[in-house]
Amino acid sequence: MAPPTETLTAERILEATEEVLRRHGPAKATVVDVARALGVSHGSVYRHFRTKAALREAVTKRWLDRTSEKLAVIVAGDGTPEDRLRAWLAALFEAKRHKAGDDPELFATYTVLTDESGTAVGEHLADLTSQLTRIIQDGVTAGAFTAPDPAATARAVFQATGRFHDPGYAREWQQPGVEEEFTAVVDLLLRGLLT
Amino acid sequence: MAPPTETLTAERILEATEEVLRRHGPAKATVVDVARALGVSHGSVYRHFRTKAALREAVTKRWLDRTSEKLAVIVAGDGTPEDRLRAWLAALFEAKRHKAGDDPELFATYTVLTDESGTAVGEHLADLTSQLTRIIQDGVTAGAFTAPDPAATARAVFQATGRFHDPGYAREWQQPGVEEEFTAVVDLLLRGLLT
DNA sequence: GGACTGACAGATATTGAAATCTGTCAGCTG
DNA sequence: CAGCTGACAGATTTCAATATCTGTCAGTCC
Repeated sequence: MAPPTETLTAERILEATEEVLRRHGPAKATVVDVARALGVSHGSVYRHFRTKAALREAVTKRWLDRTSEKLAVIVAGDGTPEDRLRAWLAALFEAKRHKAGDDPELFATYTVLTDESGTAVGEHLADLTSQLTRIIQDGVTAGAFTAPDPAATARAVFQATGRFHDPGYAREWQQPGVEEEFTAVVDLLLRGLLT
Repeated sequence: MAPPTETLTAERILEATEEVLRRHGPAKATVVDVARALGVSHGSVYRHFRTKAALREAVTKRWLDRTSEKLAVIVAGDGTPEDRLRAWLAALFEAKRHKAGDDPELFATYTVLTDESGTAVGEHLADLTSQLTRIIQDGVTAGAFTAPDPAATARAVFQATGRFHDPGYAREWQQPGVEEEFTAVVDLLLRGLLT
């Protein structure tokens, strides 16, 4: 299928794995399938990834990092802390909701992957709350927010909005009225945050 | 096993079903098992419940209603709205956490039941948010809370605290630091609610 | 000699036949 | 005759055999 003459890199294997996962789903995607898609033997794949689990986790990490990077742009933006906080939460919700609604099967695939991923998800969540902490810290410094412990507050905000980013709730993101519910929660949290 | 001479009532069937579920788990609990525990034929069970699903849902409803009733006592209590809101949320969290930690298998069983239950869970959630609405409405009337739409605010509070009552998060309720996280979220929400 | 292959052992998944379960109902029983 | 039984058909689950996959490694090929 793919040009078998290029050198085999971790990157090419990850791309092929994404494609195989997209086609076959998480239950039926095998290392043999990935190798076949690349025109190599499956032994070669094991030269770059110690186990199938490690390969899947690397794919997961790439996928999660793409979201982190988009959100980092908002953190570094130049609006007021309130604006950036609202924009950040809305962007996170919108990104997830779009993925879940646009291609439910692929989203389900990645939900399975994140569930089995040991550390990748934990690191991703730590990364996101650290971004949130930055925004809240900025707000405190500017005198717009009250938060004795910005990191703890960031965790609280992240957890309180869980219903709008946790994949477990994906089914409800398509129902009418979610927008309003999201706004209600964010408004309530911001009222608690603003001085 | 059970006295086969008493008259067969829906209530006795529900008790036997709970016991069978506790013993065998949700996957292996059959209507035949329930009938055997009662010393009757399985046809008799179908005289009181149209289907196995209806029987399971009735058991689920009973279980959920027990929680609702405990919380209703707090709603009707005589503390300040803030105290009652804090107590209500803490009681909900504590009840769930206790059940999940005390007998994880039974909790897993009921998690499966609630997942398959069509309307019982929806009604339970509606009941809980209606209790919350009552407390918040009281707070608004007393001038302690600001909430243009108490019902919408109740939903927001309920959803924002989902991590501390949604069974999907049960695993994390046992980890150290959850208490603090719960307090952080509730404090933030109350700051947003108080005038 | 560094990258790759392919045969292999043990682990995991698939399959289809046999067993069990659900829901019905004609008939028994007290 | 109201409540219960147990045999039954179709649906679902179990189980064991069969097939496939994972991870290794001695050997091949530039």
